[in-house]
Amino acid sequence: MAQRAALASARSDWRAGDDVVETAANAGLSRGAHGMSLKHILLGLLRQPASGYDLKREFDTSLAHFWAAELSQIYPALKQLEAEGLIAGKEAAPSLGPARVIYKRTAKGSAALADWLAQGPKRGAQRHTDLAQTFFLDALNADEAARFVEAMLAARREDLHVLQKIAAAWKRAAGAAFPDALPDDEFYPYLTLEAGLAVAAARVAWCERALHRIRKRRNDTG
Amino acid sequence: MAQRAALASARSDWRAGDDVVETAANAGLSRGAHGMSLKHILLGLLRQPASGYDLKREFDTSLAHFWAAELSQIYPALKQLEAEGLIAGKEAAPSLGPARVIYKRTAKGSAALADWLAQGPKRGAQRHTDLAQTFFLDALNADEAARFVEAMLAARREDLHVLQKIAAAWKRAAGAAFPDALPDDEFYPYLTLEAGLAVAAARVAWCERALHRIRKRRNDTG
DNA sequence: CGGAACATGTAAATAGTTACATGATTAC
DNA sequence: GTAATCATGTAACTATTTACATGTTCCG
Repeated sequence: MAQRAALASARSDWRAGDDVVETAANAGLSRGAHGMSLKHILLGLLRQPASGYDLKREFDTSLAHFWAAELSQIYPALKQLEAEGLIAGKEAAPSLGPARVIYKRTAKGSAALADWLAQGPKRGAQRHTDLAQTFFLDALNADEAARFVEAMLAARREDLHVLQKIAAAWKRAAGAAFPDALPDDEFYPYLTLEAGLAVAAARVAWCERALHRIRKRRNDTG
Repeated sequence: MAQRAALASARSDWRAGDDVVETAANAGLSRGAHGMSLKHILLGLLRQPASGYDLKREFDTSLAHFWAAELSQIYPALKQLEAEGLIAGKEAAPSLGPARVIYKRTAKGSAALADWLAQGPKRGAQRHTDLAQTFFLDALNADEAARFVEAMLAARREDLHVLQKIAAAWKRAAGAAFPDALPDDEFYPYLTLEAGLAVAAARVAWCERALHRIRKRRNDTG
């Protein structure tokens, strides 16, 4: 509705003011138990000024093990956050290259982020398609089922290797008292990487055990 | 569009014939890499005749650790599967109680299920809201962050306990050579429960480690 | 010049959740 | 009687993906 109008408006300075710090109780973006997560994540990421494109890169690298987002979802979400006064965008002077809109979090946005965290941990919806398929593997014969689990094992090993490489690079870059000496804004992201590592390793181990069971079964029966 | 018409039609016998077995290559429900999962899961569940309500109960018990679905999503999906000839519905004579529609899988539906499995394991979209929140915990002070992780640990322990109880009950019911002697249609579902158990345990252990790190940090700094 | 990466978006479709509407039966 | 459970659905909204549209700049 007002989107085209917003597009047409001048973007010469940090817009969407209202830098009023609110109490944690009702700082923007409510909706308690569900939804709204993407917008809160963008809010969190915008502690450093960034464009939609920059943020997409962050999703694909740092956040990939627990959340995914497409550009077509990110851009409208940024517009909405701006309309709500939680972030402010500024057209970057493109020395070379296409125009970029750089957003940063407002004080109101920081309050909304703190409010989200103060609500305690929220459960995310799990959609483990591969486990759903495993559930129905009796529809295949034993050989096909074993091949399915082999492919799943290979995929989970690949997941684990990717995370291990990221963790190794991080460790190399940080050196000595890693990760305990990291600054807060790197320490907590690193914790989530460890979570990804722990889960990925558990899933690899499970695939291996499942494969043994299936092979044993095949030998016992056939 | 044709939904109301379908509702109005007589439901006196197994409808939606077309019990033609197709080759695995193009058996109903295509759409390779993404989407369509819920319909395939319903197809898998319908190896035994069941109503939408029955299926919802299965999601909430057996499948809860890897997939969730609401009744408002299940009912339309069943209608679509029926329209595609992959399942067939029959009005159950309600001896006592409200009318129930019992669906069962057709041969075409079985082929579509086998086709889905033959495509190999698919990646499911992960939405770990709690890890996203953890990523931004530097927005809170050390005490608040520690309390957040304590709450997360409690929630993950609860997840683990729920799964452990289900596994224990299953083991009691099956007895001796558990789980290897289970029939296929229980063995593979049990494998997914083991996956849930492995991941839940890994997440509990990670929360504990994270909490130690945060406390150590608080002592070192404060 | 051509293709990859940069950069921002819209449109259309699919997937999923929450709220609403209805009515029977069972357990307290 | 009244609350919970059984049972089926619709409507509205929110969330997410895929496809499309456009133009630049960097590298070889």
